[in-house]
Amino acid sequence: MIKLSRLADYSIVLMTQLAGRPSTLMQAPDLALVTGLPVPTVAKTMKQLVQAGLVQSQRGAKGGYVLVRAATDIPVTEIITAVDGPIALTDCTVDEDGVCEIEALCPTRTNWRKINDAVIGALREVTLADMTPQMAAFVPHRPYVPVANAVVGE
Amino acid sequence: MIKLSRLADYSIVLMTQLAGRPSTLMQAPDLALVTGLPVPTVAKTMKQLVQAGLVQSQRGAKGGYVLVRAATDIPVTEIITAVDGPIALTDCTVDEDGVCEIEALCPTRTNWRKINDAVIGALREVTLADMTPQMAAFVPHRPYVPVANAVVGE
DNA sequence: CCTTTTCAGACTAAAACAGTCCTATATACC
DNA sequence: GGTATATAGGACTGTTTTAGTCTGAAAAGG
Repeated sequence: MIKLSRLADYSIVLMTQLAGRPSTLMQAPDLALVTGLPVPTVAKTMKQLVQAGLVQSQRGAKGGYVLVRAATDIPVTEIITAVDGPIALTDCTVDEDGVCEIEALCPTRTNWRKINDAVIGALREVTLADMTPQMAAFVPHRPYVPVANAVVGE
Repeated sequence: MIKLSRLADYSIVLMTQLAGRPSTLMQAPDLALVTGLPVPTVAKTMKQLVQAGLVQSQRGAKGGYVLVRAATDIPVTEIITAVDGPIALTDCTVDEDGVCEIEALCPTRTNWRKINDAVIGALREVTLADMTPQMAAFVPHRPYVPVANAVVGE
């Protein structure tokens, strides 16, 4: 099953929360509370997002995290890449030669790259803003809502 | 790094070989020789392709594998799905409810599905025939060609 | 100067995956 | 019909990747 890592999934959720409160510092424990994720995991993920330049951090007391850019300017590819590394469906696509032992008999390398680009293109169309539709201001959920869960279906 | 499994990669290569010799039985050892893959791995992969109905097998002496359909009628998604299971970038997309613990606070489930469909769409455009461009009849490569490797770069 | 919060890295445990092997079943040929 | 050949099906093992946690260091506010 081709899928992205759970951390990448988390990062989108975290970014979504930040996008819901633009220009407001949110601390790791806050984000953990809001998303229902464990604090260390949040810290780890935020670290990577900061390093990628998507999020700005402020240390010390009253510190926290803020989005650097507007949600409309952040394609989801960038978030995924920040956490999971470059999107490469096969090893062929990541660097030119030498890695793949069967590259001499693999006439499909360039075609893979085409497929890869198609996938990236599809993902680049979607921005973080597209992922946060009616995300009202600051809905402090708890991890699980045992009573009065309005989730239908099931 | 979002990527598909190595087995899925192999399966494309193997299917490519079968596509190069339509309506000709190829045995697992032959495929192993041609692709440079170990025989047991080939057998395992072919097994899955047969189960998925992409390849027809004949048992016993003079047995082997043949493509069921023409290469132009086989989208790569189908091959990948046969080996890796359904393409699902997040767990959200694989089944409706219950799996994701934070689904109550995840307003992005439907958006993920959109992204997922975009990726699948991009992959479905490409058929096996597109992956086998000028694949001449039966070039019995060996795994590594130590001398006279015309591979430039490096 | 002390508290709060992020930063950086190492570390552990768990899960997914690749790869191998063994036994059963089917077919061709003698 | 018997034997050789090939796939079918499954279990099993070793490796790699990944998730998650923890500890100590650095920075900012009061």
